Amino acid sequence: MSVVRPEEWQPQGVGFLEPNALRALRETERSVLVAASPGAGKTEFLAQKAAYLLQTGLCPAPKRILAISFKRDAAKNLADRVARRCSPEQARRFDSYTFDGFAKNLLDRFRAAVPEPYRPPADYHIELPDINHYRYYLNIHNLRTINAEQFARKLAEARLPLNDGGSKIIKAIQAYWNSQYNDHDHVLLTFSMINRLVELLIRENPYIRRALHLTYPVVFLDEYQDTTFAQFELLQTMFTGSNTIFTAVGDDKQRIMLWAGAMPNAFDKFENYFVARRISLNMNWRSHKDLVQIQHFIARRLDPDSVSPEARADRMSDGDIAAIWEFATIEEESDYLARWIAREVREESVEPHDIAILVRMRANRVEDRLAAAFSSHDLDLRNVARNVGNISIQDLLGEELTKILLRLLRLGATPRSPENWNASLSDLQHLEAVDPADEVAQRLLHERLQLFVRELRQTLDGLKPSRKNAKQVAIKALDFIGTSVLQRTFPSYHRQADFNRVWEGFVLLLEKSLLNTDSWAAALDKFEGIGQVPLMTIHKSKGLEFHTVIFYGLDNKSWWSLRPERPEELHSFFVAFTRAKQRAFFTLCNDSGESIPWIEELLTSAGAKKYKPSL
DNA sequence: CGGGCAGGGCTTTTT
DNA sequence: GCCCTGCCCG
Repeated sequence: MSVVRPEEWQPQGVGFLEPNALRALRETERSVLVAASPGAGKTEFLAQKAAYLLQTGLCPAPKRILAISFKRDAAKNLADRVARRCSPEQARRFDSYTFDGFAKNLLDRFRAAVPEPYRPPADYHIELPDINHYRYYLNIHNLRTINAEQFARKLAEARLPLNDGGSKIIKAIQAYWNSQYNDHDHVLLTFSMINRLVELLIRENPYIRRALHLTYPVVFLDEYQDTTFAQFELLQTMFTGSNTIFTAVGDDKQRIMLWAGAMPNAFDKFENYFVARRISLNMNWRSHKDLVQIQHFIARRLDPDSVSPEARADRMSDGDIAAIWEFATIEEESDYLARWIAREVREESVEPHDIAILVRMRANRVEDRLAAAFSSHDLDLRNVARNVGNISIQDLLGEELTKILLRLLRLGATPRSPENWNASLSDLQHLEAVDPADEVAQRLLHERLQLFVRELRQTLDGLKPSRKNAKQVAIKALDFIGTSVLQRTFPSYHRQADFNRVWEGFVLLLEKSLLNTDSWAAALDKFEGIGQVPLMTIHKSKGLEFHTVIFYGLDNKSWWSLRPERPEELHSFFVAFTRAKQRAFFTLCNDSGESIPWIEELLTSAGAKKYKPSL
């Protein structure tokens, strides 16, 4: 394997990294805290730094890089980018996990070393935390005086082992742990409990700690501003006393998970604890100059010291780029939005899926309000939080099962698709664990796929693209791959219930996509949201970008929590605004509530106009 | 049975 | 800060 000298290394696959990004990338002696505004390319920076460390031998084999993200799609996205920039041997030494995924992995590997009485059985079950669960528990155990949220918070933060003489709440938490372990055949753990178990495990085991130190001289932390206390403590327990160098990226101005336990002072804590160098990225690759100027005006309200980013994207049109649209009634508002978007799609050739409707909350309600007006203008609205069966559309699209089956169906529905062909072939290689060097086995896979695709094309040609034929087609694709093969390959499908949840969602969304559709190819586009206007909450939009953002409902009811003394709410306003590449509009409707004078003042003094629009 | 009232949810990731 | 649910009581 050829190794590049650090001073000769060049960014991979992108023309240019800003000077500060290069500085943060080449800083390998000290931990770095990279503060980056929206659109600065945080994920790309981490991918480049990984490539730098792996390709120059600064992180030499067999040592590895550990990257920790919050969301599964973020972890996957980062891993994909590294894989595109490095050789397979190098990319294999990049471990991209979610926080919870990494903790669970450690628990499963070293479960036997967890001190008693906290050692869970191998077949423990994972339970997703739900406040009602704790409320119910406290209720039936006559602990009604304990607040369920406080209980959940303490359960997630209290260090194990719990001391006997603790407060009432600590006693209740100890009792909760005991009750989970009572029936050893059915132990339920939440991810926050797994975090505490792993923290105990690592703290009590110098050998595991040492193994971590030797394996991971480099650790990346993505979206660092939303790190919780328990997660930070786990990192401390794992790496205190090591020479591991941390690179954290994040943006204080985008911290929107405070209410879910994010540390308010995460940046200072990192800087102090890891004696880190703080470097900020100053370019914005997403939005054009005029929009960045408005964003910066809002950013200064969040942090008076924030530096104006340098816009690197081009402005595409001369029209308004930021405005508040006023309406008298909901009907007027819905009708205008539908007509305006239809016109943009028709005359300005903006793709429907590049115009997002963002809301503060209750996306389902907004969907119901807008659906009629949109369909009368031939527009499809896609509420990504809408469930198909027991899974949301957004989650379903990120599932391996979905990606694998969708690619096969695409091959059947379109005449030629080399991209899907290659992807399907590599799916098969992965699923069947075929050695890439084994040419005979490769040939066989190739032939199997060819045969199946030919057969599928015949089936689809002879089958009406209608709702009632959806399941038959989906089953055909699933049978080709094999349920048991999928379940064997992906741990998240081991349990039948988990597999069924995804599979049933897949069939339901395919059925839905076949309503009023004239071809199988069009249905698959619909399935993926191509040609549909996405609708989502601000939280779901984090990390995404769109040509045009329409924020629906800048009224005091949707934003009941937006008050000058609650800065994190202004953060979510900032997140919404900065999703836009070209334009950001806000709707305000008399039927929905009243205007918020100070936020309007902020927008208008930043340069946004306010008017009653008409077409 | 319905009015009055108190209290909680609203925004959420994770195998 | 509103809206909904659930509970109490007339």
